[in-house]
Amino acid sequence: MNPTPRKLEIITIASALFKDKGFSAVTMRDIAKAMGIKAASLYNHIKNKEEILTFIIISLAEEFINGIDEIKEENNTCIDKLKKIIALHVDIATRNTNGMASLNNDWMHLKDQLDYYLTLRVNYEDTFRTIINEGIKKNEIKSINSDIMLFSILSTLRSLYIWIPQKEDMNSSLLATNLSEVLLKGINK
Amino acid sequence: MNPTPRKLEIITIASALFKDKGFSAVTMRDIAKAMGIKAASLYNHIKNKEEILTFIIISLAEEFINGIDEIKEENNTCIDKLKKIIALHVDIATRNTNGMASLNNDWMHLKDQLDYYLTLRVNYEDTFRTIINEGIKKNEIKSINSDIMLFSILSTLRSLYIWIPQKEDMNSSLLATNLSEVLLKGINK
DNA sequence: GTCTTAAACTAACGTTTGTTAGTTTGTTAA
DNA sequence: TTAACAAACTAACAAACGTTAGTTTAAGAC
Repeated sequence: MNPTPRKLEIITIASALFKDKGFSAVTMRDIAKAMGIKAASLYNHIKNKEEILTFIIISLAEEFINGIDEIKEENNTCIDKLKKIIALHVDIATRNTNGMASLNNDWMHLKDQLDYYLTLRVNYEDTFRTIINEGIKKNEIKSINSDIMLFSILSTLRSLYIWIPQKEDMNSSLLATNLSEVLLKGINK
Repeated sequence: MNPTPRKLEIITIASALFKDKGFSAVTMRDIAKAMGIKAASLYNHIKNKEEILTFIIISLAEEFINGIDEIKEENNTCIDKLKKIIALHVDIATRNTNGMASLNNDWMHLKDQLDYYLTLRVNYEDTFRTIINEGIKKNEIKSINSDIMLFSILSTLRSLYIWIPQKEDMNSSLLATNLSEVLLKGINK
């Protein structure tokens, strides 16, 4: 961890390739070519292919867990907490669109850190669900199956990385506002 | 197309493997082992690895385009059309959970039929967007950016394949009803 | 009993894969 | 001028890849 600048370049370029074709379909020679060097040279900077994926995924997962842990502690309504979670996703997905693809699609190719990743994910979802359940208890949120609400919101947020590049005109805070409106209040008039 | 029973077995088993590890990480030997035969024997039934993926994806994509084309022609409110689209996704995702993973994650590995797939997808999204826009015009749907509404609903529907296996207790029609409630009317009380 | 056919097999192919070892190059510090 | 170091290189590796060719096996039809 705490990568050198050159290592970070490799990770950044690899992220872009992983986004387009997935981790398994991208070869070390692909990454090297995109860097303008030979495949063997990559190993001056990284341990192996797995390390690249691990860095991309774990650092993002930790960003999310840190973000939601902060939000849950705030003295706020549950609806406002949800709005902050939405903004958190928009923010991270905007800053690291490519990495989000690996987080969503390539986590199963982790080895050493797979269990750690899964723990982070379970914790994240549990915290999210708890906030929804509190909202139901406090009568801020409808009393529907909270798993369905969690699923619905989280699916949308996890797909942001696909849509953000197509909507470059829309700035982050406007996107977060509009998304909150749709996700929390629905589309029906 | 119109596969023999044995070919369909291969496709079904391959779908399950593709769901877990993605198309690129699954080898012909993996598929063969899951079938209880040798890799070379697969070629008595299929042309190559690509044909398996193509069948999985194209048949699903055609199911979706046929479904939405029927819904759009019906004499119905736009909200009811959206409810039918939600039920369509729940139905297909329930019947072919594994295939949906490839449709979502492995379409970029298509070769011969990639352009055809992309056409189907664009057509599907266009029809979906048109229904939303009509709903706005007829004052059934809020006047928010229709792309955001499309994105939000479609992301959730496309992720159904992940959640359905975790919620085996919930039957399809109940899931569709609850999902319609959340997606159309929101969660805020 | 022979013929046909479906579906498996063994063996091998040429490529591509991730990775290692050892070497060269260019820059900076002493 | 030389020593040290980062970062590239060439060459090669064993393993795994998708796929082909030719062969065996078992069942049903004539």
